[in-house]
Amino acid sequence: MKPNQAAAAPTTDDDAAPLQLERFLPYRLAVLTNLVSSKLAAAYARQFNLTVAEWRIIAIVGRFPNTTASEIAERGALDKVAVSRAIASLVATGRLVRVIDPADRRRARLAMSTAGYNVYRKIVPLARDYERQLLATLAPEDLQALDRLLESLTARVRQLP
Amino acid sequence: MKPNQAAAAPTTDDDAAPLQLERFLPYRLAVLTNLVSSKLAAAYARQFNLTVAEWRIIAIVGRFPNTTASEIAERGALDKVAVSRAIASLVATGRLVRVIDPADRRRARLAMSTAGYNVYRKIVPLARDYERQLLATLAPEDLQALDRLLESLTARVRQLP
DNA sequence: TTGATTTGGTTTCATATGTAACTAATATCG
DNA sequence: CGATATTAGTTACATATGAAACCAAATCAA
Repeated sequence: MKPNQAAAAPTTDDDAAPLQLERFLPYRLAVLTNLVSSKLAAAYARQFNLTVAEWRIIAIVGRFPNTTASEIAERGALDKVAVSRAIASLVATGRLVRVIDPADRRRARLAMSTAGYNVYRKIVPLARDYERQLLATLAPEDLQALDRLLESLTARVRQLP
Repeated sequence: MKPNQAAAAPTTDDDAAPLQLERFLPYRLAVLTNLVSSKLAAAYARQFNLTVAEWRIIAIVGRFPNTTASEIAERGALDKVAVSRAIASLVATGRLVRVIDPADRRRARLAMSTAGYNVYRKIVPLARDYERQLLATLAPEDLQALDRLLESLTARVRQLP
């Protein structure tokens, strides 16, 4: 590759030439995602004392009440240890209630406590608002394109080794 | 909010309704980025025994020889502790050479050793190839749109609180 | 100058995280 | 049934990470 629009090199996209990190998709994604989630995480933490994993769990239990830890892990793209710890913390701070499933006593069904639900009702609009601000400068076609690209790239990366 | 295209609700995008995590941009970005970088990181680790930070440093020093740790931190979007540790490891394994800058003896200039350069020459094509595979299913217009959206979102998030 | 401040980089310490081992309950197969 | 395998979730351990303290060199200010 040649540096953006510098002098034409004899080779097209020379594999041995320096890589421009700032043009490299995995890097760009990492930078964007870190900015987005660190800012959002700071807001969760500041206002509700929640980590990202805890927030995801709140969001999932809010939408799918009486779900289980393993379902949360799946839906939240979290590993089961993270889920287990975050649930423990949410239960300890009284925002989540665990009820062992009598039909299968290995499972525990999770539901929001009143306190948890109050957090949920405040944090969801906050999250939506943050997303809205993030997307505010994009035109409707851009939103659609973004949606499509994210789907497409995510599907694609899942196929890769 | 109402589930995608279900029955029309009287309110538009009710802020108190459940959030669909799988439609929430920060979440989607996190999932995509984690997949992308964990797969790539696995490849670095498997083949070259490099962490993501180390790989970024290699990429930066390859492109900007004789740079310093703080410049790397900036260019690589890494914090200075991470940079310090990764440099130490790369120096310890003989892939990077540190020379204290005589003009300012707090600084150290970093350059690739022969071994480091050999890694560099092998890993850059690997990285490019991974990116190529990732983007292989996108049409040229999509690539352009993706580029624009990433720039735009990254600029936008930097403005946010 | 020399004392105070800033800067480049490292170390410390406390916490977060992931892998693997583990426990308990259920499911499967002879 | 009863032995074995599987699944849900937790715990232990080793490593990664980040904030803050730290050190040394350079710069600033009197």
